Amino acid sequence: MRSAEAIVTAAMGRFARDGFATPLRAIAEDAGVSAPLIVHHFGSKQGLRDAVDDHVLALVDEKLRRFETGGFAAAAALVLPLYEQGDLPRYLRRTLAEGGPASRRLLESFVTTTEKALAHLGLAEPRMTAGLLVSHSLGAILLADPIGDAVGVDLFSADGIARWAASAIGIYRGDLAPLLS
Amino acid sequence: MRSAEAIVTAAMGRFARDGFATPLRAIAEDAGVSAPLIVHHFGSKQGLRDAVDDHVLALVDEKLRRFETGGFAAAAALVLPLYEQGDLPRYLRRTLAEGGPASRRLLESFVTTTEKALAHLGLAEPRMTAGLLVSHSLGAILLADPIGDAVGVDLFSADGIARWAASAIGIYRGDLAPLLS
DNA sequence: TTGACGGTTGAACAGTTGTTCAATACAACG
DNA sequence: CGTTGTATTGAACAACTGTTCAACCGTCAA
Repeated sequence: MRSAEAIVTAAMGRFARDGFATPLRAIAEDAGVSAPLIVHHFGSKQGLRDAVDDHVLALVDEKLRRFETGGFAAAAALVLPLYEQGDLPRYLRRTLAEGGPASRRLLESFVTTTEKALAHLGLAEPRMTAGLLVSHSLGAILLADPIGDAVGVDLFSADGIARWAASAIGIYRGDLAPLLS
Repeated sequence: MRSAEAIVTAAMGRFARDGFATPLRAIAEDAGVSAPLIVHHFGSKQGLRDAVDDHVLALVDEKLRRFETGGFAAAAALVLPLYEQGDLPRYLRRTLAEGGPASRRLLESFVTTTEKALAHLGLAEPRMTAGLLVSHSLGAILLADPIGDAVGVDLFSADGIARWAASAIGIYRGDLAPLLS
């Protein structure tokens, strides 16, 4: 049964890096097994992908659970640890781009957790605001690389994170308010 | 030469809906031509994709040019017209998820345009702030469907857009500031 | 009319893909 | 020991893929 875990891990990495069109044989090689064994364990390639989705959702939920309480740091801290796992943000990016059911399960977790962190603010529409805030955080995950290029900063470096955070704080404090007619 | 345009249009739709792994034959059928003709015109499937990327970038640039000046409405108005084209936002979503060179060209346009709209605010880091704002806007494009599901609102309906905008204005005015330690 | 040429096609090819199948290794259990 | 079952594999298959090739069609110049 150990090989099943190795397969899921290898599949997550390959899907994240090369997309879901990655051949089963490549995943099998990474996991040190044969392609038919994957079908034997997961029924089909789609079955494997479902298993990887479950695994990723569990990973995210575990990380989210640490930030159910707490202040605004939740929104930032919610994003940063995701970067530490090399393959996780890339897999999320691909999942969200497809927009399938896994994408919906994922967002449900994020929005609900964020809504709890916003509960004591007395907002008019806490869930809508939570959705907006999640789209901000995940948008940063999805676009960190090309935006870093455009801005000319490595957003993964300490300096990049600090400046990114400073600008974010400015925005959430109202720096852009003069633009609102 | 008319068929080349039909091919690009069909390819954009297919790529947007089914991903870049869509077979050439499917695109050919949509365009009402044969698969070899696509290779004849664009050299290869990759050549076709490059042509579609160019086409999409031109579309986006044209839309962006209308909002180079103007206030905060730029950020909102920047997003909304993209929705009207059925395939465009989906194509952007797939492009951004891949993170290739097309993704970089795209973000460069967005960030530069947004930076101009922010110029007169006297921000400490206008380009970084512009990057952040772009990630907010595009994050909304990328995640509108699953977030709408999570929030329980159709973000494409008039009601959904109005409530989304109201929450966004609240955030940019500082509703979340109490959370900043 | 003849010739040339770009647009277009059906047929075919070689490579890749997910999946099936029969067979092997191997552990657990009686 | 034998046997039962699970994990695992190489070989093979049918379907699909991007691409090539020779041929056809139309137009337009000479």
